[in-house]
Amino acid sequence: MARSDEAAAFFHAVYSAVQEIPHGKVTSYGHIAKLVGTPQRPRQVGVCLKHLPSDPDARFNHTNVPWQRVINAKGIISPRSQPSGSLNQAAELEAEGVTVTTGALGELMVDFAEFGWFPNILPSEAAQGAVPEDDDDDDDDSES
DNA sequence: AGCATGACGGTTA
DNA sequence: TTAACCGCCATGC
Repeated sequence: MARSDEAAAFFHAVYSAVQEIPHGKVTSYGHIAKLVGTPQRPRQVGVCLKHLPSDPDARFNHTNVPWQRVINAKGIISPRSQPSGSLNQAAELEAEGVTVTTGALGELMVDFAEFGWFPNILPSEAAQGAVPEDDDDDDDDSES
């Protein structure tokens, strides 16, 4: 099995997982990594989004994949090479009703307690590991 | 061919 | 408590 295929599968899994993020909610790279079954590679998740195709004809692209709903575990929009990108991401999130606050150093923060989306691992993953204990989840989407 | 980088996260000092 | 280090691996040079 070629690694290329595995890499492609990884990209596919990541994009699919990101699409599961509800409108107006955000999650972290690490959580996506867990969802796809590779909790040790949150970095690669970022790579996937970085290379997310803009081609509207592609199966996954900026239009059908809510890449903006993915931030780092600190609840901050990961600053990348192009500052405009992070600012754009913040704008996109606010457009969905997500409140983004700016720190003293200009870091764009999102309150996980308010907009965080951290569901349990996908059934397919749970079936393999059969986790005996379930971590507490507080997905309280009690807003209309 | 190989080396440096990076949209991260957890662990160690 | 905060700061630094390591792992992970696709992409870019």
